[in-house]
Amino acid sequence: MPELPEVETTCRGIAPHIQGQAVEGVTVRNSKLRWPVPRGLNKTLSGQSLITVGRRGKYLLLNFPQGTLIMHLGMSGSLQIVTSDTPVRKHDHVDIAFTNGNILRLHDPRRFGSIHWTTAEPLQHDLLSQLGPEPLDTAFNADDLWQHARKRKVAIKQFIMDSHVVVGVGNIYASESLFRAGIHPKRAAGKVSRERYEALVKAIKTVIRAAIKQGGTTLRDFTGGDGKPGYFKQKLNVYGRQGEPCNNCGKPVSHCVMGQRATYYCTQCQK
DNA sequence: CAGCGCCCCTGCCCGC
DNA sequence: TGCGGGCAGGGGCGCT
Repeated sequence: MPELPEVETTCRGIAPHIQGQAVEGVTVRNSKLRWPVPRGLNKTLSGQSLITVGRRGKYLLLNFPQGTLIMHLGMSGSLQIVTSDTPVRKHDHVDIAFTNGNILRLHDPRRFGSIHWTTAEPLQHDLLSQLGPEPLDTAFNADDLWQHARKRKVAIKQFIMDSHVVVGVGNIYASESLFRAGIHPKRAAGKVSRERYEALVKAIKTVIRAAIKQGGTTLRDFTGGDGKPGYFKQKLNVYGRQGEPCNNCGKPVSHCVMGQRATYYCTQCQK
């Protein structure tokens, strides 16, 4: 499910309900996520007060006095704030109960998500230390991206989806950003001009910013609602629109598979 | 070491 | 209505 905007929305949505609260207990119903849920999480977290909820890429960071709980939602994961009378559904794998009565509940049918506990500096964790810049940060800019891409033969689409290059550009936004920038997804990363990287960086920032803004509209009823992201409704130019007319030129939108991922583009508008 | 496939898993939709 | 196949918004790992 989550691309970065949804993780950001989740981060903002859960924080006010659990920040500053002490953990009462942890229930693990199924520890078999992508990696095993750390053993003894109940003992580790109980009594500790959650300081802040943060995010790095698509990893959520729950900062406690004695360490950090790192969570990834994978493809199908979601977090909800519930209470003790909320019925447990299938695939509700982990509950973190707080003393104010709120429960942070992880739901993940495909179990591609993961949970890690570290007592060290979280950004130095193996999974985080090699991550590229945040897309909305000034550190993500055309000059550095172009420099990074020099001599790289990998297709531009796979390049921008590589979390070592930039975090948070998932499959939908990769297609959408390339369309906006007029760049063909199969073009080699090293064969994209510096000028066109300007357009691409701008497009990525625009698309992600807009999606976060839309995700934000669902924040209000985050606790009561199902946490469904707003960006489903956002106007997608090419993603999932195979055969439909391009919004720019009218030519049917093309589709192919790159790196086992569906890819959508317009052969007229993207070169 | 860049560049590729593979795979973890369930749900859902489509065609027969 | 049942069943098999294909596909899904991620990303680490292992092989060449």
